[in-house]
Amino acid sequence: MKNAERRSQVLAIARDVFAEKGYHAAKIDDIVQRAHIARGTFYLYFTDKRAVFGELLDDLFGRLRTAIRRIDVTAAEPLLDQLRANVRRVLALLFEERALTKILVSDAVGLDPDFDEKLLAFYGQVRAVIEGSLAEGQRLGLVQPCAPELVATAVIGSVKEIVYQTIFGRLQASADDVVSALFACYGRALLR
Amino acid sequence: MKNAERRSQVLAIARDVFAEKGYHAAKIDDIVQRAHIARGTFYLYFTDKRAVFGELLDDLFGRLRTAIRRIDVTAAEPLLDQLRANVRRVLALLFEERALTKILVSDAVGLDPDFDEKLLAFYGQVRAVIEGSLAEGQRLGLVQPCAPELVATAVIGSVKEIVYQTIFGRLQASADDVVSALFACYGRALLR
Amino acid sequence: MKNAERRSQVLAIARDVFAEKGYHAAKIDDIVQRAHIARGTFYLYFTDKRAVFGELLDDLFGRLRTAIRRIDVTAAEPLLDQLRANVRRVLALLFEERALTKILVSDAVGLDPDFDEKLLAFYGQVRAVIEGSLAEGQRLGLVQPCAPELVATAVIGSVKEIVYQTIFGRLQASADDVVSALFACYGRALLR
Amino acid sequence: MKNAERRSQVLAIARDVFAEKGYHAAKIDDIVQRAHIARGTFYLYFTDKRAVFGELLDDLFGRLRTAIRRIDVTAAEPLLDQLRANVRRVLALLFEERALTKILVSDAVGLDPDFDEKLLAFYGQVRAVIEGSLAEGQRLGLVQPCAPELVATAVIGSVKEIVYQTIFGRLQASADDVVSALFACYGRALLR
DNA sequence: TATGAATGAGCTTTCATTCAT
DNA sequence: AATGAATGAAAGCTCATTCAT
Repeated sequence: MKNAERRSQVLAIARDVFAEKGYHAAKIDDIVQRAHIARGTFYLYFTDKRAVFGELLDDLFGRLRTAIRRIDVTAAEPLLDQLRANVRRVLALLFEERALTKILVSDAVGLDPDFDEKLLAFYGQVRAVIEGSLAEGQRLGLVQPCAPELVATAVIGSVKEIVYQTIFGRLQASADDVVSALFACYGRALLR
Repeated sequence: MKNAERRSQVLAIARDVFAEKGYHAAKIDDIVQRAHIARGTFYLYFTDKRAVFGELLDDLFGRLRTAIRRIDVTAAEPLLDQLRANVRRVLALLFEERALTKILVSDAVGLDPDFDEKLLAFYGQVRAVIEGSLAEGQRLGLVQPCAPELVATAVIGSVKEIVYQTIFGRLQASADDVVSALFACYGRALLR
Repeated sequence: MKNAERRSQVLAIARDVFAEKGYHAAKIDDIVQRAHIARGTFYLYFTDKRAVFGELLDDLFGRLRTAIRRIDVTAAEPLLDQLRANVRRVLALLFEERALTKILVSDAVGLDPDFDEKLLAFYGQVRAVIEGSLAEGQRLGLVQPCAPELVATAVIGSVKEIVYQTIFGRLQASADDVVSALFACYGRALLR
Repeated sequence: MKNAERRSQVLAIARDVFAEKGYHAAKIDDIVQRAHIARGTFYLYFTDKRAVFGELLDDLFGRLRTAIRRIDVTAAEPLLDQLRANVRRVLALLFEERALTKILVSDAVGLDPDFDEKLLAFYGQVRAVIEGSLAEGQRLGLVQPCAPELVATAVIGSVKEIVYQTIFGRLQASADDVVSALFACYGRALLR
């Protein structure tokens, strides 16, 4: 097995272990045992435990960033469809990557100041995108007057909570259900 | 210092230490040093670290439960005002109890299965109240058709995220701002 | 309740607690709780935990010393009857004082060098008495030639082991059974 | 140093430390310092302190079981010689393994219910062997009528006490002295 | 590149004892 | 005489990380 392959194998196993046990309860031993490698080998691929976790998080952040596209008012595609597609892509990714999502909404929270910062930075970026879209919409007269930073935060929180409750089995909802519900709330309220 | 006094002193200090450092980084030593008591004294009042944390959480949960009142359709007070008062009480409590709120939205998440369960149970109760209100409203023709469990979850998520961002200084908003924004979204969208 | 009364009440409770849990597992708390006194009160009557244990042991040693009487060859009572009476008194005492006996044969062993010394000193005294009787008997031509120190030790060990096994429920035997068995062995073997 | 080697090195050192200080006074630190290993290394080879002790005890039990052989009435070797050989093997083992013997007769007693059980189980097995031999001897008319369970217990106690007193320096006796003395008592008394 | 034995700082918890009231 | 809150030394154990092979 070549280097990169082994690396991503360990990464995938670490992801599952973190998701199952949580960051602190997950031991390096759990990971290396499941990966059938020696303890020392782990440190050939990663500098330390935090680094693996950070990498997993960054990976998800990257893919989420790709999924979230700024609304293009000049594009042919109707704005609402663009929005819907955005939410669908995000939810599809999160529902598909259960382990990573669990890590994101549960383990990474309050882990330590650096990770808190990482999370806040990511959510800040997402918020900026949503705020930008809202501001653009208001400029074009498509969106009702509102406090964009609060609405954007509320939207993020809604998605997070729905995903969180779904991940922990307290909510059964398909991506489409969620899209519909979110549009029932925010669409109706915000669009003119 | 008498028993109950010392107990709540330690509790308050533990709360601050947890809020500042996070559950795992907070050491019993940090707590006792700041309280100017011996390490053993801590264990006189609490069985262990988890127990203090659990108590702090339960305390906040209790106060939040008190703050959240089921909408009474038979009351003289207009329903919207009842809603607004609910949200205001919750936000006032959370904004006032910064340390506890930090613990709630950050440290308690993903701490361990028991605390996860505790959180989920609490949010489940709150969701039940909101769902109940929505269902009641729909029965009375006051609320648009919608998926109550998703909308209720979205509302909780919105509040959580706004509080979270505020606590971490990424958002500046008064309780009133938040109430307005939430009503702008959910009020407009849900009420007929 | 007057001083001495309270003292012996605590002593009796300590004895039971030691017997039930063993020296190390027995906590001062167990004793004071059962005695319905405060922790500090315990230290008004005893200097420390070891002291209570030592006192219990000394008490039993004292009573055993009283029970064991040197064989008096000048007395009217037949020597064999004197012997039998000795063993019976010892066994009666031990079987009656189960808790103290448990402490003696189990908890006190290997507790620490001081207690080891205490035990060895006591057994040494008993051995001296038995050795003395054997030597006397040999002088009078009543006892077969034998190694008195080994035989005396063997006798002590026999009694200890029978008592030990009885205390722990592995042996059911009355004092009389034991007396008979011991005489079957040692009597037959040693007496001319 | 390879795995098994290191393990038995630590085991031997633990044995000596237990024998010198007694189980409770023996600290993990004492063991690792003497072994020139880090504290964590100890836990690489043993789950905890109790486990090492248990292993030492089991080791001695195993060797004692090997030393004690059931009397074979059909064998060419005279029964008395078989008996003598048994006692000699046991004593030789115990006198040779001073540290382990000290642990057996002193530290393991009253350590905790599990170890008490272990001891009682072992002595129970030994007693069963002796009782069996006595019963067999009675059937063949070689042994006087007696209470086998009491006599067997007495024999065990005799050996234990002699060994105990020897280990603690209160008795000077070679294995042969002991064999002679025991046969002087039990042989003369029991054999026809 | 891979191993896994070794490390040791660092943590929580216990409990006999003290002492101000 | 009695209390019980406070003490703090002391110990067992964990586990991320290192490094000689």
